[in-house]
Amino acid sequence: MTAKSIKSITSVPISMSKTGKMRLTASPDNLASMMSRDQNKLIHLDPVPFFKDRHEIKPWLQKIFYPQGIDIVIERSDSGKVTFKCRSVRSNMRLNPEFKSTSSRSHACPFRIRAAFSVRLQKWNVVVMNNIHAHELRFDLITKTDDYKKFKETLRQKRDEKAIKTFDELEYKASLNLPLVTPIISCDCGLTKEIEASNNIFLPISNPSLTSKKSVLKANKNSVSKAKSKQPENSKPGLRLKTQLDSTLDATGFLDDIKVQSAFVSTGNAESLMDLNEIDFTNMFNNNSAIPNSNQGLMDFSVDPITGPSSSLFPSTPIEPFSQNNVTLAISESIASSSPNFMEMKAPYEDEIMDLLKDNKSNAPTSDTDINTDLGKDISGSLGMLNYNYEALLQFNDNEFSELKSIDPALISK
Amino acid sequence: MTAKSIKSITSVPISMSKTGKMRLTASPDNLASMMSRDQNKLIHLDPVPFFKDRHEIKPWLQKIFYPQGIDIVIERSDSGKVTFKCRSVRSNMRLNPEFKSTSSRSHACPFRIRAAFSVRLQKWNVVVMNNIHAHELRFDLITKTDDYKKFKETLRQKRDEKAIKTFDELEYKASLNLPLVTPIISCDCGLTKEIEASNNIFLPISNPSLTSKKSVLKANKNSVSKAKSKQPENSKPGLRLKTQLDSTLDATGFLDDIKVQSAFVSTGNAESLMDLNEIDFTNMFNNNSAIPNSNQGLMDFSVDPITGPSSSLFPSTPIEPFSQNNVTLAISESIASSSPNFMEMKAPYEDEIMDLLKDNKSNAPTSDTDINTDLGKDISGSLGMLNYNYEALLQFNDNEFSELKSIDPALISK
DNA sequence: TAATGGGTGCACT
DNA sequence: AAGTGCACCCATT
Ligand SMILES: [Zn+2]
Ligand SMILES: [Zn+2]
Repeated sequence: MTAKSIKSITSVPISMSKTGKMRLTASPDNLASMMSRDQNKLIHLDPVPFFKDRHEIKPWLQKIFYPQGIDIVIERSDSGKVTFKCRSVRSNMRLNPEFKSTSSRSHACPFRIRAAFSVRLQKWNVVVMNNIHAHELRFDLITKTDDYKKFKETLRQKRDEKAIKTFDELEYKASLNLPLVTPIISCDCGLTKEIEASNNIFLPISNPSLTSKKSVLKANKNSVSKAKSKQPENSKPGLRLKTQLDSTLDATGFLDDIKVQSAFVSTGNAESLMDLNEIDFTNMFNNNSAIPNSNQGLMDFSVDPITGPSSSLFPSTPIEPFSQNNVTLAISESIASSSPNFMEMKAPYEDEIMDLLKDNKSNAPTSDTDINTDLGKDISGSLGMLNYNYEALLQFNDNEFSELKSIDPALISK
Repeated sequence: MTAKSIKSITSVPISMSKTGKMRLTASPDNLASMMSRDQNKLIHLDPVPFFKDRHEIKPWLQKIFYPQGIDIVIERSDSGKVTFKCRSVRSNMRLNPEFKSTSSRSHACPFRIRAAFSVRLQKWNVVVMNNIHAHELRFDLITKTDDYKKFKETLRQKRDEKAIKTFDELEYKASLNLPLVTPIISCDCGLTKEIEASNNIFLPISNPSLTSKKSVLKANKNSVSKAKSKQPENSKPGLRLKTQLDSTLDATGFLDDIKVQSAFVSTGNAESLMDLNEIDFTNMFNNNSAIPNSNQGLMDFSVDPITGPSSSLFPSTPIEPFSQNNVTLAISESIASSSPNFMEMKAPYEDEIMDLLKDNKSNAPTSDTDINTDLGKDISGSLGMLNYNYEALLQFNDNEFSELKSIDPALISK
């Protein structure tokens, strides 16, 4: 069983190496194929609490993704599956006659979160797909939405004091126009201990204390999230993917540098404090000195603008409202070779990225939240699945966490 | 008041003549503009019963449009407006890789029905827009849907015996593979008496007896619905609009002849009789000899394949599943000139027609079911609104009709 | 709720 | 012809 799971993982670099060379000679056709493959990296959210029904999933995810400036909505749901995506921005861009072609139901952002209930495991699997965005991530704008206010109200009803304090702090920063640095999800994926422990159900290495006082959202600005590069000499040159759309867009929208997406507060008027009147800010910054790097090196929540061979600062006030984002994707290599790549991806504008993803869907591996379901297919080998230890961004309620630990280990190991 | 309404109507030919010449010299740009203008003819359904709430509208419309092979669903609704469209066909065409570009939420068929509540008139106005279809009209397939079965069950619960009998008859024909000729809505629009009577609220000229025994769905196959052509010598040559898409489609999908859309039964197996077990077919065809031409000449429900200068029969078994449809549109001219045109339109394939309509949305008149709300804008002048007396296709329940007549005439004439 | 992908009705905003 | 959030579906394997 363990060997089989390792085999499925080790098939990743094989497929990568088989097709990597061909795709590096990017024709317009396999260019799209490359983007599709490389953006389909799946990131498992691992400690998932027990949900009595699917409607408990969205608030739980909001606790994780709101601080990153990601406002999720349900794209599709049924009793056994919920797919989330970014809320469609109601921008005045749509009123621009030049953008009439991007008509209704434009699939602007490819970011997806898929939650699927596994009957066999009796748990919900949550996977982040297409971890890239075609828009800015603005927590300050999120705080003005009704959904966020309802979310906050729900936190108060649940007496989730830690989450309330965390979000109050974020709102406070936003209201003061302080730069809110919320790193994109990215992870170092050794895929070692976890896989053997749980057979593709990636258990966390770290067991954060339930009474931890550290502020989970304070990130060290002076270090970067890096994947372990055990064999850097084997690294291929960084892939720079551009589409034909580039020429039609403002060239300033593209940068050649690795950049971690940040959210900047734009409005600092009194309205931003509207819902904070009843909040006690007395001890707002008393407990935020600890840096959450105690997760045993699995992941660093930090930002470093200087990462790639050529670097520059992203303009803080981009002219293009939907300026392109560069994100760093850590590609999971096999356990055997252990040579992760750093992919420098460029997000094409708006629908283009969706079209590219869709055009190559037949070639791209299908996402699978339970990758060992069909052992003969070896599907997981081409998934490039990443294990994202998100716990530094989220503090569970105590009851949620105890429910999580109550899952029968026999079910997990089966 | 009467003068003002007439003025708004007479502005139609003015705009037609002003732009008609330019558009006849069709460049690819104004070609789309022409299609948009000419397909935006609005058809008022006039005697509209009183609806306690919006959910009563759809069953009422289904009684009208099911027999025509049109399966409507709600596209959008709120308390004051309901927009209907054709049900999206769940065709395997979408699985064809060549049609992947027509992705999700493709607005295949432009046909729309808009119901909007007029606060001033305290009634629901119902308007048919884009009276053209990008698909076949198949009553036999409709009878197999759950929605139709629910519709029939609702009729039984309402004891609407006339409608039950009518639909039983249609189902019976379909089950026997009999050709089911259901004419597309089209109408002769004199726009004379009605307008003066009700100021853009087109009252019916005919007052069909509530106890009429004639079968409303029996159409004379040997005569055609013709718009009065008082000045045929002024007629422009028939416009034949084609898009660039033509070359990529099967040429057999296009015909050069005016054709009234018909629905043909394809399956005549026992399953088609599934819901007819408890139906008494004893007098099925006893009352269908009368031709419903007693509506004082306002409209003929009849089909004539020979209408245009060059005519041929539409193939009963088209090879292309979504073969193009030619429909005859009677364009409303002014009262003064009274020179209606016959437009021979070609329906482009699938989304193409939608794109053409959309591209010219800014030039096209906006739909407004209460066209006199803003008298200064003279919107109705460019609507080319048609008055469709649909009563030959529908028998009201007695209570519905009495409710209709209970509307305060003062409100109507205001 | 086999797992997993997607279509689309339709009412909320 | 509001755009879209959400859920009831269906399809394939
Ligand atoms: Zn996004
Ligand atoms: Zn249609």
